[in-house]
Amino acid sequence: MPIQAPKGTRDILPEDINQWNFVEEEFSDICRRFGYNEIRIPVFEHTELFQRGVGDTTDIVQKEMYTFEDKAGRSITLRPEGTAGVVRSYIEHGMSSLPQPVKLFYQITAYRYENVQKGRYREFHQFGVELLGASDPAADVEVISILSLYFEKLGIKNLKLNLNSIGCPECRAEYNRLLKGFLSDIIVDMCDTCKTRYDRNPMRIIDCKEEHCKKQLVNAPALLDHICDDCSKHFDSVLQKLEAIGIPYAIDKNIVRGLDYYTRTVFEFVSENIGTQGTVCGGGRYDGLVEDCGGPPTPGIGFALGVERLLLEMESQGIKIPKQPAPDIYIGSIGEKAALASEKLAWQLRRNNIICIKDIMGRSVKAQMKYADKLGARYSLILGDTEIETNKARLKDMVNGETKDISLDTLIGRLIKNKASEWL
RNA sequence: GUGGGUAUAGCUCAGUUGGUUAGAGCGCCAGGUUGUGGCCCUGGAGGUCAUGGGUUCGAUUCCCAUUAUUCACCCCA
Repeated sequence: MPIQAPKGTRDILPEDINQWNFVEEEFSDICRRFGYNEIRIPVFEHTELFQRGVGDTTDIVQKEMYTFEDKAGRSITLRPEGTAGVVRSYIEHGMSSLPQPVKLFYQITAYRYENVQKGRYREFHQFGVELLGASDPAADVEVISILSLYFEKLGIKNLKLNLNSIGCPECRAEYNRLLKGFLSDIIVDMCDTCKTRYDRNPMRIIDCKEEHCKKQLVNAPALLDHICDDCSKHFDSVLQKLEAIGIPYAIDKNIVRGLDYYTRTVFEFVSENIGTQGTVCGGGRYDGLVEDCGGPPTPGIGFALGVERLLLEMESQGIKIPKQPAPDIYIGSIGEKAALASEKLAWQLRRNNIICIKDIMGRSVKAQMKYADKLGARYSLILGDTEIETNKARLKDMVNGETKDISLDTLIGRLIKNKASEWL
């Protein structure tokens, strides 16, 4: 059997590339409008970065990383997400001494060893933003509003914004004590994962999907009801500012996020029509992450958007994406002399930004015309002995079939000076 | 890691109640008078019917395994 692309990876073919170019360019555009600059980070990092940054107790680190030893025995991991790498770069390049805040965006692939399903692949694409050095609620709102504007520009409707606050380490410690108190009697009756979480990260028990566990948790205290005053004020301010600019949201007390670094505000944009993996975008604040990774205490907030899911959503909403431009002109030729002339002509046109396709197969005129038609060329022109002798060629409009004889001396000037729609 | 569906040409799919040359449409290539596309007509290329075993006189068809794919669980983008 011929070699296939590895499980969970996909080719993005020329026929689809315009969709990708379109959403990429639009994203860069919006980010720059908010003052964010692009950063590019390595595909692989030291495994330790993700263990520390993403968190040892997370599913990502425990079972989903592509980890291998390089030839010098270093443990290397393909990035399962972008934030850890960006934060590493921020620290490594001393960005804390840049004017604050530091605003970054990126467009990356990420890798997770998971079983594939709709909207989930082993190699997938993320657009992300990281805003470092700003702790004010206005920062949270800025990051969310980037997404809001982006979706608006793409014409995506009805993505639901869900918000929660999971507090700071202090109020979370307080809450974990409270939760463990609540759970102490019933934990014996819950699933194995929950039992492990009871000691390592009790908060995530709230997120358990086991029916049996869920029933026991109905009356469990919600974190949002027990965050400290500062966190509470922060969250209220975020909500107030969102309302001020008219971004609708819903509070979802169950959003916990699967990554350990989140603090305070967490959010996601969810779709209901792209399968069960409906989270198009997830993000939140991570005020302790930079310090945990060995940098100065620095607040941060960001998000990652799943591009495959974004495209699924756009498709399900029937959003049209501009096609890549068709060739302006096809230049055919018959015979050696004409082939030489067509070489020169095509070269001149291409140097002047005209999309020009020429014959390089030496085929019959009929075959060349068919080809020009399939390419969707706006005009065609065939060179042969007659054209060389008379110094004239017939320019043909491929849309309506009209033709006009044009002197070869004036042809190039005519095509360069005028818009393609005015060539005839 | 777990469970279900699927696997026939580049694509979308027929088909064989197990019988020897496996089909269509689209696409691709070439022709339909000498140098002009789109419609139409003709011809051609392209498949060890996912792979490996088993049952059988005989398997693409039945059985098993493997792999891939797809959907779902867990979890996440």
